[in-house]
Amino acid sequence: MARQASLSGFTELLPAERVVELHVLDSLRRTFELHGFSSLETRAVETVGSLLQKGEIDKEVYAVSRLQADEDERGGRTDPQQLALHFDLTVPFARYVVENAGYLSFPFRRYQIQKCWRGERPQEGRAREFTQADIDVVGDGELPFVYDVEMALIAAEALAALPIGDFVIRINNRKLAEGFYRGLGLDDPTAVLRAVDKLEKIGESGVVAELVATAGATEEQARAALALAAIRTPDTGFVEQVRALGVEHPLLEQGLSELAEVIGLASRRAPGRVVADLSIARGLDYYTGTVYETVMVGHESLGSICSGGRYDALAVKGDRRFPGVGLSVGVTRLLARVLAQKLAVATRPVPTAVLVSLADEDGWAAADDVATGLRARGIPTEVAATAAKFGKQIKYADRRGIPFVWFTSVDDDGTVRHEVKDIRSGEQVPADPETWTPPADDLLPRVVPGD
RNA sequence: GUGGGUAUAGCUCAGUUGGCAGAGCGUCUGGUUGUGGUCCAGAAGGUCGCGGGUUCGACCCCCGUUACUCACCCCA
Repeated sequence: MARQASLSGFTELLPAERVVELHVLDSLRRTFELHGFSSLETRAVETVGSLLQKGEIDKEVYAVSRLQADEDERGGRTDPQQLALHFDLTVPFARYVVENAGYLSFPFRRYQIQKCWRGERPQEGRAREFTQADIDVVGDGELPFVYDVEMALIAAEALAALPIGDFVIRINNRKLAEGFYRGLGLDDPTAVLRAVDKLEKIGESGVVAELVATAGATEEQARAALALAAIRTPDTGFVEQVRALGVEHPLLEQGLSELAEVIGLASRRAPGRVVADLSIARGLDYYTGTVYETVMVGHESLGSICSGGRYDALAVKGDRRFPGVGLSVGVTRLLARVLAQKLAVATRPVPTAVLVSLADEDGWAAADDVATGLRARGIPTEVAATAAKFGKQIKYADRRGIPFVWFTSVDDDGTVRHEVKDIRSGEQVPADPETWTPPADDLLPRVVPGD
């Protein structure tokens, strides 16, 4: 039998790892629902036409077609009706909002946790099939700016509940950056941002060279752009620092005041978690204001684990506009690091808390009665399949991390005696199947800090 | 898409100019006639990624191919 090779970028976890993943997903869901977000799921496929805005062919998108589809049904890569797997959740959500606008109440708050697919070369933290956990608030025509603040706070709260250690949400504002560049006389903010974004990788001189080459900047303009990107403050101190650079533009002023509001309010609620970082260039495509990016402290090379921002017109229906602000948590990415470095581990890979042992082959029904009594009180229990030697039954439990083994025996006078053994300590005590309960810590698998 | 590395037991890996396919860990059995973990003894487990070539003979050398992996690009 030929071994089925693993597929690069399509990760499959072991049971103990899945416990950690479920913990992350449950935790995110809890936080999102605490903040009043409705759950939503959209289909896995969209048409290429709705996925790719400008009709350009994106090689990262996986196309979907029936194996037996004939040539013309299969369409071409240029056919906008061709089906494809979504590569994020924002675009499908925008389509959903437009389609269901009549049934939704705005501002509409939703969270969405689903798989996404991109055909990129995989690396740690970058898979071809991955899970994103998105939250967005979408308005009809208008969306109050305070949601930009709320997003940062929800992100801080959601991430703080995950076993990922310390993190920092870096926030910038695209109006600020674009206004600054225009005030400098640079007319291609996108190219400038793209170059500045590489600062950590290629260094200052590299960025200057790229700005001169691709953004039509003079060396002086490039230096000024770098000076802006160097600004990083945990409070609203960045405003003075930007003003000190002496550039003026209406868009810059608007960006400064927006970012100051986000940072001011967010740093009060979540001190140390947010920072104004004017080098953040995330979201070039559709973000128009606030942009967020989040790194795990000590794991900066992993990249952002939670990104998003404000968009003014992602969804448009006739002359109705649906502006929004949202965030994506990269569940697969952060989980990759958590699992690889054992930042958190499961206490056991199976739900089972108790294995009811079997003394003889006729005893299964009676053992199952014990198990049923335990399960009725919420205690995950399984029954041994054979009356193997007790040593083997204990070993079975030990290998799976099942903490307790239940023994039932019948005395000469017919008295039935129940005992439960904690196989970690070896302690074995009399127990009543109707009332015995394991310690709270042992009831279900838990996720605890690793080494 | 571009460039490097790797591919041998379930896992981690050795394998001598080219001469019988190996170790540790894990698994199973027994020592141990009904309570595991230690210890001892034994066993099972292989298309040496795949295809071709050179050779008396290939895990080893050559060509091709596929997969995995790291980096670049880009992004969650």
